[in-house]
Amino acid sequence: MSVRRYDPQEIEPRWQDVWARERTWEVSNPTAETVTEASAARAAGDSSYVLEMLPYPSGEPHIGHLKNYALGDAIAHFHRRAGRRVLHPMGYDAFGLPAENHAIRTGVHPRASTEESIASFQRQFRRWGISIDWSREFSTHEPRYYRWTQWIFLRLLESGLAYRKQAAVNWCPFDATVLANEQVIDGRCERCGNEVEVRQLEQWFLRITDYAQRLLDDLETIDWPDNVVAMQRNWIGRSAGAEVLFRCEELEIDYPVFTTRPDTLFGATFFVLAPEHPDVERLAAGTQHEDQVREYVNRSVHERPEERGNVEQPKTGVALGRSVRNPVNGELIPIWVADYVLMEYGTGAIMAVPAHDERDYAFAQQFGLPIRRVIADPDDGELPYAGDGAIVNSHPDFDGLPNREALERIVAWLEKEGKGAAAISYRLRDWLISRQRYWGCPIPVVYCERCGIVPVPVDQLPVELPDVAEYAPKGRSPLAAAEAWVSTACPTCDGPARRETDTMDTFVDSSWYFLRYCDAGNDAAAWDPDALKAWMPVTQYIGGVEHAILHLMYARFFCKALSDLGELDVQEPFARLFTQGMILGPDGEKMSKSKGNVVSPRPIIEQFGADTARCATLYVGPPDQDAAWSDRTVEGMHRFLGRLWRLAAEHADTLADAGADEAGSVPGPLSPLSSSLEGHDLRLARKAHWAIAKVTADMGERFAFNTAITAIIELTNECSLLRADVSAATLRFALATAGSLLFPFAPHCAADIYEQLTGERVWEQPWPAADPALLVSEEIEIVCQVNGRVRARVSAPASADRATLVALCREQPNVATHLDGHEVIKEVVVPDKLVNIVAR
RNA sequence: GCCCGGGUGGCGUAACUGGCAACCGCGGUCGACUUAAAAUCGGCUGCCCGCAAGGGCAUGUGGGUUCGAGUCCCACCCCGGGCACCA
Repeated sequence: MSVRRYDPQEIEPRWQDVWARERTWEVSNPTAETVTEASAARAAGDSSYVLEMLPYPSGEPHIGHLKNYALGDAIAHFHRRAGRRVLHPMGYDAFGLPAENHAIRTGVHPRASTEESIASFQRQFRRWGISIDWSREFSTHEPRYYRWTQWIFLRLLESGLAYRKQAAVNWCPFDATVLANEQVIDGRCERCGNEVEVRQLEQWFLRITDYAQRLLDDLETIDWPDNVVAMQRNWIGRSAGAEVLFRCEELEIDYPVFTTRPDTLFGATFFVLAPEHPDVERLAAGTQHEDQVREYVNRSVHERPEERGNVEQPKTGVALGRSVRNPVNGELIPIWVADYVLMEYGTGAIMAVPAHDERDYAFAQQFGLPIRRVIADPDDGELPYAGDGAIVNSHPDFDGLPNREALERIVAWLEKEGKGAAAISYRLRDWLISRQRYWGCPIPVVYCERCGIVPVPVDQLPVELPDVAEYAPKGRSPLAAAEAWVSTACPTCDGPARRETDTMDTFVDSSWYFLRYCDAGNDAAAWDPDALKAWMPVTQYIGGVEHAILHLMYARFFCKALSDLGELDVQEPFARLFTQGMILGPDGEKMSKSKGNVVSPRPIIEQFGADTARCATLYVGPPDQDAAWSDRTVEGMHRFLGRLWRLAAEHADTLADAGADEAGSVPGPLSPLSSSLEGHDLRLARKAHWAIAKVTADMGERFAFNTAITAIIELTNECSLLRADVSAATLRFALATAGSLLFPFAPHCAADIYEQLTGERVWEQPWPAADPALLVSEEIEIVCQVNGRVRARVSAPASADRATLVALCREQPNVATHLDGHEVIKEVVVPDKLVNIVAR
């Protein structure tokens, strides 16, 4: 019998062929007759939808993809082995800037380069052995898909959730397109890092702000990491307060302001408008401040957003020469224009209460404006004071009241007088989806001279993206140059019309792809509602925390909006979310080409195999934490898989030889272990059952794949140690158990091991169950402490009583030594764990 | 400034509701096999004192609670992430 070698390059393709040939991971949708059954199964948790975030195909998948899909695949396999039907699909987020920028440089059509990347991703995913239902695969750039992206847009347009408006928008001069708020990080373009400018443009928006409260409330209903929930809360930024009207009598206009502190209304000593406020010019007209105001507004509107947003800078502003009347006390207070007031938030105007607001205080100091305290500080601290306290200097009706109580009464009074009302304000803005770029989903509307904005009728979808010769954007989409495409007939009046040339933000494409997987082959509709009933919501979603706000907020919004439109019945797309940590370069830094620390999975797989690479990404540390990559980890994993595989192969050979001698066949399936085991057999069987319990808990309750793998290694080590001292049946059971537990992480290696030992296919076996009787042993090591310090260890029978344990402990020579000459005050006994003798 | 994470050997990490700090892996080292190397297998490996038995010190820092704290409480330091003139 020759010693066999663990050869992943032979093993892995062999099993991949089996899975591909037999379409092992494909699942069917319910038929009309079984749909009720399917949604019942869904509700009972008998089916499961495991999904990793849609990859953007660019070049080759990197190590972060490997970790993402290794994680998701382990979960998918675990769910399947637990007896569930599992939907685990794959697709590609194919529209986007990198392919287009590549086209600008090289002239290669983005479709060509993208499809090449997709082919490379497909090859890699197959080579990794990820258990994907390939029958549902699609890419968002295919007309067959984006036809339905356009259909969703039209549904939103119809219902008023998509609209066009002129607004100050973020413009990235490098990418030559506008960006959503979410895509601007510290005043810079999320993609290219260039500073964005503010431009006044007419653009398409989606009314996500209508859903602010529901997006906030429903965070309670989903099982997501705390930090992601916190980030979404933060982003939505709900504030409760009141809207209060301040009247400018000279112009007879009421200006509403939003405030969270109507209890401080009596302390308002001036009033501030944002420089962009539409009435600034009108208000200043004819006053002596007119020129000064115009100059200030001009300056701040053109100031870089980064500069303007700098809190450290001294505040700037100019008086307008007009005043408004404070509705609660009739005082006239001056109007100022200052850039610390933002047009985008609230009403673009504020009442300033310098005594109780840090920013107003700084401004009042800067310009010598009056400061009036209206809330008493219980600690007599300095102004500004933002805390609670009793009302002072306000009005006899309110003075002396706790401010929170006064707040409610003041709001009630405002409502009664028609001068204000309770109000909620959100930081969230509407989602700007127009992009002046080529490689995206065309927005399906035309502009008709006679009819205005006309949606393209659904039966004319898709509006296909035409080919163009020149990709470089020039402030408008390159599509504008495709004259033959742009020029069209109005669907309503048949007169001359021009197509919208902006394309959609690619986040629109990825806001509904998880719905399409449920019914990917449907060409009559985006989905059949029955198909969604069978699978949605996604049971477990897995991806990077970088999408905490963007993608995850948009997808939630889509589900709510489409539910309201009656297209589906899912309020939350992702019931459970897991955000994986990043894999950092060997230097502990974020991987980047410029740092030269990028690790590619391909050479690792070529050298060690996919199983090793997958396990290595899971073993480096807790999967939700960042971890530095190390070649050593890979080698260690490879050694482990090789060791287990060889142990199994050698043992299988032994069994085969024995079988040939005796019965001429290999042994049948595993028989349950009898309770008559003893000695090393018992010890090894216990270890196997311990490992089953450990791996099951680590996978089901938390995603501790690192400790799950540790448990399998321990079991393997025990097999190796005891292999000569146990019966063939026990060893076979232990090795097969190791293989069975390993399957979600290293499916090829595990399938091979299991087949050699049992002749069975491991993925067709139920997940093993630990025998509780084998999880407890009758002899337990008890720790003997004196004053909390370990002085000895002693073996004791399980469930021994207190007196026995104390006596046993005091017998220990080293315990006795430490007790000598001391008075015992107390004996603490933790059954089956320790005895602590407290002495003085 | 506010909100999340995190800080444990030479390194990555482990430790369930307070109960043996360091499982597992890496690295190191000694040994076996080999002409030799690789691969593989086995021993040792937190630091200090000690020939040993054993003892002391150790989970970012300082306090506290407790028979007992990596774990709980208070104050602080450092690192990473998010938000930030949001009224």
